[in-house]
Amino acid sequence: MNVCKQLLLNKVKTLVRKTKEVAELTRQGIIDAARAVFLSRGVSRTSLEHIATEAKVTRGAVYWHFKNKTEIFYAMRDQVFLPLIDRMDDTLAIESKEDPLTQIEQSLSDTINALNENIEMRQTYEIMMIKCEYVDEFATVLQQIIGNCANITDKFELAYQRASTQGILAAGHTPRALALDTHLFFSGLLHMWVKDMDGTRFRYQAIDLIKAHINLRRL
Amino acid sequence: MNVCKQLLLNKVKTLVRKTKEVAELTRQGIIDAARAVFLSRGVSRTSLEHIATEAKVTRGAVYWHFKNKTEIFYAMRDQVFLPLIDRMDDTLAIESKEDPLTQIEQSLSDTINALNENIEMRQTYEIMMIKCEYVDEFATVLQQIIGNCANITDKFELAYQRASTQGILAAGHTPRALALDTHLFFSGLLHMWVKDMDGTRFRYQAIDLIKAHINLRRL
DNA sequence: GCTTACATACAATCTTGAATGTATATTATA
DNA sequence: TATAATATACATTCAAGATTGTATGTAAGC
Repeated sequence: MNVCKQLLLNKVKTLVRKTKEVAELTRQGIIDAARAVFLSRGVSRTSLEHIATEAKVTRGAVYWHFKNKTEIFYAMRDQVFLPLIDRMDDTLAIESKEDPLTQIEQSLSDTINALNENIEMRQTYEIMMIKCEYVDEFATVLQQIIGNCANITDKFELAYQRASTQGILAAGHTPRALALDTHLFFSGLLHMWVKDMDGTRFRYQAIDLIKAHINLRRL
Repeated sequence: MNVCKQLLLNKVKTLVRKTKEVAELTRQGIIDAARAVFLSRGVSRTSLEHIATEAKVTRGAVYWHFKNKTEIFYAMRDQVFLPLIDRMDDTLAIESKEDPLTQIEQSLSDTINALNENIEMRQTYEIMMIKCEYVDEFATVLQQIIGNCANITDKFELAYQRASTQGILAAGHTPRALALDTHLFFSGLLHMWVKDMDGTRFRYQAIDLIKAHINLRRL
């Protein structure tokens, strides 16, 4: 009797056709589940069954919302990266009341703070840096990342140019070289920040390292 | 007749018990094959059958020389990294005729040059950076890398201290902060160097970037 | 009545580890 | 020094499990 009721409930529960909003929740749940499983098992070793189980649905639901694992990966990435890129662009915008060097410093610190505050972002970064193999369908992802990096480096360069014009920059270095150096520094910092799981090496002093990096080129 | 002879030759060739040196060649061949397949398929998607085929042996041979894929990975890594670490240590040694800043610059440039000249090293770096997921058995690999990074950063710090003592260092920065900044810069450079497959963004100017980075802290 | 949002079932591959076979190299022994 | 014993260096075979895409079922929303 009890078992019967339970079975019925399950049947009702599972076979109830969802309304659009509920379906959207399911979709987001799948993305969240994917992030969790990617993180613990790595992207390659994660099967759609793993994701489905974690999301408490079946593979049927996953295949309904996404073509395959790659599309889930893309969705997960976009949710984190698209907003972040916008944010960096904003901070580095020409019209700002801060001096250019402070702008650069803030754009870097902002990203670190976002990583500190946003678990999903932190996990997504970790997945993309050390839990994903960039071959075949994922190879293009790398190219996109490289492209974004180039854009940001260009923004840095413009800011350094403005700093140079304003005379607040230490002499003897081209804005381009400084921008590249900053980009490489920050790229390294992000990698180390992510890999420094217990936070004893880089996470606790990331903001200070950024400040020191910028101060190195202040007049 | 021809076919018969060929078959016989193959049989003789394959069933001949190898002498130690030949076996060692087989082992090395498996490592080389693994590197090639890891590079094109990623570590996770590579099966031992893939490696065996590439090495022109059967999985039996692979299992004879290695316990599993992880051990092949370790062997491949050690062949490249152990010598490299030694080399960096040498360049940064206290007893050197170069000034400390030049020592740091050389240790960085040396590594880049090694990457330029050594295909296996380049490929191994690429595999470890973007074709490997650091989960489960591979998670420890990351910790080892972090450990090595910390050691090298310490060496940088000592060199910056010497530079400070010799009065060739720009003022206002602690050796520790400079060492961390250099480490992060170089970490980023290595990543970008590897990802810059066509060489148009970083590879062609890596040495210049290093020089600029060091010059930034020269008095 | 048609579509949505799933769940279930199925067939086809891959992949792995281990078991087994086999012929030669190496070594102990007489 | 010849030969018997054994370890080595593989190749081949097999069973078991994972994973994928697809096909089909199904009940509710619209």
